Amino acid sequence: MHSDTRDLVLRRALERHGHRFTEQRAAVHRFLSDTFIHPTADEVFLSVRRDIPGISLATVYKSLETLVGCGLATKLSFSDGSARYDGRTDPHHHVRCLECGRVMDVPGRIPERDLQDLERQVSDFMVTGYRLELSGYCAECAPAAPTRASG
Amino acid sequence: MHSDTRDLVLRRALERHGHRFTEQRAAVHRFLSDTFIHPTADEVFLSVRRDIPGISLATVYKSLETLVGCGLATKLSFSDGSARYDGRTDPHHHVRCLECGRVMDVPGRIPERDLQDLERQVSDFMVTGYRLELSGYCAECAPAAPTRASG
DNA sequence: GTATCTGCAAATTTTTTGCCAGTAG
DNA sequence: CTACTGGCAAAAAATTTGCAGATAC
Repeated sequence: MHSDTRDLVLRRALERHGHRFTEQRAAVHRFLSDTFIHPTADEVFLSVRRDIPGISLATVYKSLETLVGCGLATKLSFSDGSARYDGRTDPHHHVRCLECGRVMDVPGRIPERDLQDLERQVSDFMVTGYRLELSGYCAECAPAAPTRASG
Repeated sequence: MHSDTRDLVLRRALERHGHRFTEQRAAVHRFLSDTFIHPTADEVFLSVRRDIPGISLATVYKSLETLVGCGLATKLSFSDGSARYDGRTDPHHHVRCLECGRVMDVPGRIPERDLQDLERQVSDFMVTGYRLELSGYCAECAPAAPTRASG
């Protein structure tokens, strides 16, 4: 996707939510939709700072929050306690390496029917979303990993 | 389960991991296995303090960490960023209320077969565990909830 | 022109750590 | 006895906030 097109998408989403289009938000948005590393706020800051040297960490936090509010990003809290951001907002799963912390997308999804089965089990609860996180060891860390771990 | 029995379980787990049995760890362990509220570290502290008035928050953090290390508790990081502890260590799912933050267990589980399907999709990854979190609105908050939310 | 936004620094919140006395084994 | 612990307070890490000048529209 061309950068101008994405900026237009961002502009529209921002306007729809009563926010203004700014260079900082655009840079954060562009970085998030370019990367697959599911960065922490600090990682976003360090990268975006290459485009906008004067940007502050606080602004990155605010921009990320704005993007999440506009539905252009997702905030993910992983089992290791790390908060990370994802430029994808479609329902998809993640897998996290217990050794190096890397997070990747899982191509497939669990069948809708299984979710409906679960929803039925919590009938007194109105289920509106879900999140599935696999954990284990990535190709690079697997050799050093214990034969069998749980978590 | 009688409290003495649980203390014995704790004692054995601690010894197996080279740790000592202490009043503080026992109180944290007892509270965790008694409750269903999936408390934060601070909530554990506030409750355990009723049994051991002199206990400190730092000790609660240390005890929780020890219990997790011994496999007697699980640390859960939820999508709202809150870190919570669960006395259950068997694989099970959670549902969290977007309004009040309450977390409950889900009785059922997704079929093992579906997980295996997912594992196959990340063939370069050794999957050792997973975590599924439903979100929505609990019975008390549902009336005030938006007609349809996403997250 | 004006309400919103940024950058900065300070404030909060959450979690971790160092140290010494206390205690389990 | 002696190493492991707990309590305290301080530190560190993560995130949020107040404010004044800058900027989108």
